[in-house]
Amino acid sequence: MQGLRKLQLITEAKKVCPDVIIVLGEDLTRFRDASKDLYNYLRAFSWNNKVERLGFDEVWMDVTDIVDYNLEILNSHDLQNSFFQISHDDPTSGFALDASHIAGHAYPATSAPTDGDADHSDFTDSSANHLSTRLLLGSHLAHHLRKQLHEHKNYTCTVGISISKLLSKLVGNIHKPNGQTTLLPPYDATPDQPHSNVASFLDNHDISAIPWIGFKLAQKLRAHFLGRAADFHDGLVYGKTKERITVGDMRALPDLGPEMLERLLGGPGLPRGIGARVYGLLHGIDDAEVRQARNVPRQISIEDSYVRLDTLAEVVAELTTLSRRLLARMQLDLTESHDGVDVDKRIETNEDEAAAVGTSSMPARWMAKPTMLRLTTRPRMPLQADGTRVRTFKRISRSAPLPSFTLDLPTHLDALTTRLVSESLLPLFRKLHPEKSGWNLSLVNVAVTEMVDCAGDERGRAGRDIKGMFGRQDGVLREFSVTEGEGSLEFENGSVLKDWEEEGGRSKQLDRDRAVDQNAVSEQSVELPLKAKIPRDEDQWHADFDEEDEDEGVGEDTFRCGQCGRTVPLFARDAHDRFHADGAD
DNA sequence: TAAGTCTAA
DNA sequence: CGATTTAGACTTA
Repeated sequence: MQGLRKLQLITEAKKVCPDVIIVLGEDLTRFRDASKDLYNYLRAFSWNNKVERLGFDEVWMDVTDIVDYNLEILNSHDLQNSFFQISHDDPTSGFALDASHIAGHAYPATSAPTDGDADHSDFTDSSANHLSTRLLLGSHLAHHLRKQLHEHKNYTCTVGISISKLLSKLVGNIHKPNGQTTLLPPYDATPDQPHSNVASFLDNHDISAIPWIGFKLAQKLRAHFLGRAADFHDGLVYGKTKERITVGDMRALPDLGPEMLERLLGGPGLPRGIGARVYGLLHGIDDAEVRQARNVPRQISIEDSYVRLDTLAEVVAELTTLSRRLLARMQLDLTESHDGVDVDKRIETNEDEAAAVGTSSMPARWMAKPTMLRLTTRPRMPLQADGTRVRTFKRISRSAPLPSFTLDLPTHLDALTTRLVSESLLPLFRKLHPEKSGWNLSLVNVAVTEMVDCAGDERGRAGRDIKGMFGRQDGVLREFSVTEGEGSLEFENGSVLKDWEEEGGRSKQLDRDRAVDQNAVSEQSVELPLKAKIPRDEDQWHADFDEEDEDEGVGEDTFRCGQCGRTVPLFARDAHDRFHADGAD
């Protein structure tokens, strides 16, 4: 690694690495496919379908229901030989666990997490809502999922386990790229323990490390703390402050409160109640629900940026390219064949995209139809009198109903594209830029929005069995990362995209980056790392995998239940008996 | 409904 | 001189 960073200027990149190969444009298809595959794999483990994706490489899972169920069947008299039931209606499917110990790492760090000797006896207490035990169960579930992900998909990942999206995400940052961390209680301050683990964990974070406190909010908070405008790096590097203000700094302010923050942060375009929201975040409180998994996105957009785009011919050409890609994405992401298989699954099995899109023998139907079309541009400001240019990143947009011919699947994509450009996009463009010429665009985006679910689709598609729908596609990439909660299970990144993420102004270097052609890394060629297949080092992985690698699931020794006739592994016998005792089928 | 703001990876 | 690509939640008018 020679200091190449995400979003680096090409001139800078060439300075630090003269041999860098710049590839213009990018193709995120393989990232998108891998992301969807892993997401669907994880989704199949969920009972309540609360599985929320953030970007390509992070997932939250709310596993409260699974954990609560397993808390009930837990035998507190024989914690070492416990059984975790992973499937809601099959008491025999699951894994053995030692519930006298947490799985993986903890925050604050306890004695050696991997040697099995760490004493977590406090986890067996019978305090209020069994928080410790629930977190412990969450840690074992996370460990199981990570192991499954590795065995079946050949991905490693990082997980954080806590009670909210906020805390699971933050604590999941700790043991990258292949570890898990549970945020230990106490979560609340007590007279006995005035500093909860949540407070001590949060207080060292820079405020912009807190999810949902982005650049704008952070600058306002800093300005309030400093009593003056917060300085930041001018020019190209967007979103970098020069001031470090921590959560602890803010919390120490005597006047800090939800109302004060509402006045400080609120304003046009900002959500109401933002003051209370940020106040909560700074105190480790986050009530946001993990959202239910969706099978179609709410919007699809395609954009490209340009050095200069100022003739109508160029604009027409670019609109054509962009809208063709958009229509293809619509067909890919919003349709399924009549046998209920998504188009991308058909592509996988047909190996022929052209055959799968539009002309497949099994005709596709829409799961959801977009109803609006939006055209966005980013004009560059005209030259000032003094020859300088006002820098602006502002986008402007116009929208119109999406004509329904775009949803006609038998029609050839090129025909749809031509018609969409001439009948919808060019009119929108003229509305956006009434001048005959003189505009000069640095970006064009075409989007479809306002999806309407198609009848026959919403009938419980959320609950549809997606297990088994996903066959191959293993071993394409390496990484993902898992995060979990008591609570909320979060799967967090650690993926290739993230490897080059910049942190605190320097680039993070992970061991496996060495396997990648160092000259081939630039922000314009994010797909390159994918091509460098990282050899999987099983031993190292297990060493990293912070604990015993006993066989899980159904072992050799089983017994047949007299009551239900099911075959159950011996270690699960106690749990199974309790299953019946609890009045299950 | 339309256009814009902010946040995220 | 340069300037990412998408997606989602939410606001005001």
